[in-house]
Amino acid sequence: MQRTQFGDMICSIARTLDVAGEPWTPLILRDVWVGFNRFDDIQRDLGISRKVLADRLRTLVESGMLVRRQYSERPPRYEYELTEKGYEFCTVLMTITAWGDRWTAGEAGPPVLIRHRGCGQHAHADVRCSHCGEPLRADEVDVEEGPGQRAHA
Amino acid sequence: MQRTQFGDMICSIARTLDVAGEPWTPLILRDVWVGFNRFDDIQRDLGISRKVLADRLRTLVESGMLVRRQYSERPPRYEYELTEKGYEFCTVLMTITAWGDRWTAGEAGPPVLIRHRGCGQHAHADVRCSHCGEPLRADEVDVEEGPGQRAHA
DNA sequence: GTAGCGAGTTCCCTGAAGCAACTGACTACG
DNA sequence: CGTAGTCAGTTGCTTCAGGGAACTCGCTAC
Repeated sequence: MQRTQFGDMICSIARTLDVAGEPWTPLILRDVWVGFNRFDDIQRDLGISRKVLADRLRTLVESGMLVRRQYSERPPRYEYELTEKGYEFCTVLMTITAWGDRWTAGEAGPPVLIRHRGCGQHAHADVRCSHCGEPLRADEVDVEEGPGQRAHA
Repeated sequence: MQRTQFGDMICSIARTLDVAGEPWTPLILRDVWVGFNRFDDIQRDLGISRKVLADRLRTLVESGMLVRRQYSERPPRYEYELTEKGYEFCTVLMTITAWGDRWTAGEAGPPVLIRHRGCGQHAHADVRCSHCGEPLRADEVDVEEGPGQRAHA
């Protein structure tokens, strides 16, 4: 994304943007998630420059979001898969999708639907308080200093 | 973020990135959320270039994430506040925070803690299936074509 | 009348993104 | 055998957005 490196900030949002916030990166992860695992597939789907795609895939592998797996020896061919870290990031993508469906989709409705295999129904991401289970609204929380902050003070 | 405009893609993630995915934008929204409402406060907190900050604030107001409110008439002074749309986006920021706390915070622990006023406890964002309430994992969902896709086909 | 603040704007410079063409290892077709 | 095609990138050129610092404008305080 950025000239300024966000990774050094004492902020989990900034540090997350450092590994997944560069331009195109969230869309690349989405593509790998939904089954575009190969270079040319992703390139064609997104219309991204090949140079930038090669760059992003490299840093995503370096930061442990993806693994590069050889699926053919002759000729050597590679594909990309989500790691556990990458899969968990996709829950963020699902909340982004839920927000986008609500605020940007308009009359036409959501471009994609998510079906939860657990219950078999169409669903969207619902963000809740990990303690009481009620919906978590940004205007109903207080932000306090945590241990990771003090360690640096 | 980007040369390429994501807003035209038929994808809620891309459309969300179009309004909130440019470099610095998520951090600016976080700042406004936690109480940095004024230009110089945000600029000092983030160390962002004043030009880019002015730019981002303008587009955030245009896209309805923030409102620019005059809090002094003489001299004219303004501050920024989240709209409903902007507040709801902060739930995305909370899931990003939860992911970053888990995968990037390391030994020191999370830089900030979130206290849910509803139950009074420290909490993090928990993403669940809107239908059955179970945790929503990216590897346990199927992605299907939605109405917004077909409308464009 | 000088200093200072808040909210920006203007300027120049560098570096990242876009685009197109090229490479290299191989397979398939006629 | 020669040509075309696939896949996974790399290279080179150009342009435009971000970084940084200085400047502006309206006003207040000393």
